[in-house]
Amino acid sequence: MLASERKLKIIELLEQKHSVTVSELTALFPVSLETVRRDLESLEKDGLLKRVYGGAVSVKKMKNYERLSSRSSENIKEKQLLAQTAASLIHSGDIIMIDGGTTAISLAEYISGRFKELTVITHSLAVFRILSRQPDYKLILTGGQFFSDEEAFFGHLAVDTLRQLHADKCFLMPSAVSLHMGISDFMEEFIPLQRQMLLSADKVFVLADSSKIGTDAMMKIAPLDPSYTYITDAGLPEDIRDIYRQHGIEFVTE
Amino acid sequence: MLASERKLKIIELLEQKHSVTVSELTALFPVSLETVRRDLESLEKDGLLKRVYGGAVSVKKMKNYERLSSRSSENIKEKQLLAQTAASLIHSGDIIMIDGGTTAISLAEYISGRFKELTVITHSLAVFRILSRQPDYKLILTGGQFFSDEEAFFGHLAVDTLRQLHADKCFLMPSAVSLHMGISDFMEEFIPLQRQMLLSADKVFVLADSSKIGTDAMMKIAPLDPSYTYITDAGLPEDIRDIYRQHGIEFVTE
DNA sequence: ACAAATATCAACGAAAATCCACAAAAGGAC
DNA sequence: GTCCTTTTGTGGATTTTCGTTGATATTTGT
Repeated sequence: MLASERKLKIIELLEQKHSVTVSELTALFPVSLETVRRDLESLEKDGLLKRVYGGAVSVKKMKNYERLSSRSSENIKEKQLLAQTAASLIHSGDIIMIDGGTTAISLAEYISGRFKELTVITHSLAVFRILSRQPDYKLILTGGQFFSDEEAFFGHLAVDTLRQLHADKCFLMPSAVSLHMGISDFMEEFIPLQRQMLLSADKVFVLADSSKIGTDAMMKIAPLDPSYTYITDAGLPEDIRDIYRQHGIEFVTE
Repeated sequence: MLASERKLKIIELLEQKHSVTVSELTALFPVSLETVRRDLESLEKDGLLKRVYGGAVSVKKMKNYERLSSRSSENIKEKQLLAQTAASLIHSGDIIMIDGGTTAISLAEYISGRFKELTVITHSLAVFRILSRQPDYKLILTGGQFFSDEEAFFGHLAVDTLRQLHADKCFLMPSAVSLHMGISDFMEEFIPLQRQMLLSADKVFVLADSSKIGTDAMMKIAPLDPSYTYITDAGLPEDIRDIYRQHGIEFVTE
């Protein structure tokens, strides 16, 4: 049996089962444990799987895991609803900017394929990757220095790129929204970027699920601006909405 | 038994089994191991199969594999040698710029993991992806508009980003190099980028396999500059090297 | 927190496959 | 027949793969 034949088989197996063990593979092929490990090592170098103790898992599975384990694994449902509401404000042919983070990923996934034509500007590699499957979308990645934990670009290079661009709409996904601190975030790396997004777009949409409303993060992005559109989910009580309403801030929920 | 008859049979076999071994084929035909290898070699040159250690696999299977791993297999030998030579000119801690294209992918693959510390600037998403597996490398993607066929970014946004950067070394992979036209390329989208690379780096390395030397492409990038370092493979005849040498251009081969 | 069980890693050597240069054989043209 | 070209086989050096071993690291059960 050829070495490459083995590797091909391993990939096929992973597509079905999402994970394999070394011992399982040694039973399947007439080779030693070390050889299987070397196969997995080479496949990992090609980015076709992720090695774990005792075997390997498919990259897709791993990406999922990382996303879930990182933070706010819960409200996938809410995020999808948020995304749906936000997407209803987009029209085919729009030029839009999308922020980074897990909410942004939900939005990108929801958008993908639902519009015929779209120009999307983003600093999130994850968002970019999702939308790059749509050949008719025009994609602009800001570039800059890469922050691998967040799968996004940052730094003055990214900001400068945004500064040269203009969008019809921008979708901001901050960590927190409150009356005292306004719109804020925990990731200082992205603050300048997010501020520039606000300047480079005609219309601003702020997406924040109800758990983020009334909380503060470390870094202030901008004050609450009544001209922005704030999108949240049904979890936000009516009395709280009223308080914001008195300050001219209206939350949209669908 | 005719040679072409053998080859036909090999292709038929591959359509059924997706992979064959050399020993299997020598048992099937009354010829030596070397002859079978030569058959496989010629079939590979025609793009009808992919040779692997111990035998060969069908292109279809292999294409699938490569699609997932984003690694090109054309002229892998030559390109790897080029990459090796180029990599010997890099030191840990360097700031380098890498062009796009398949030669760039080979270089990225070769570099990956061979240096402890590195800052890499590129407009190629493929190069970026390969090197992003190294957590200690600092990566800067130019960003800009995405050209999905080439998996690379282009446009004035990308050029502007490069303009703001500086590298110790840049590695240019043009389509053609000649005395009349200098360094040229077929992809007009990337010409401004490549020109900016030349300006933003202290030291310029031009990588071109010997088949590109003496040919012209559509778009001129820059004239041949004796201060650049030109890297090619052993396929470049000595008398041609002499002609270039008379113009102050020295080719490096390892 | 410890120890046993299990998995990984690194290094070496053997076996197998490949490559290379050259010789032998086979076929074609004259 | 000779001469020439192309194809094939051979032997030896080189490279690649793979299993073994012993040391190290990780997980698991108590």
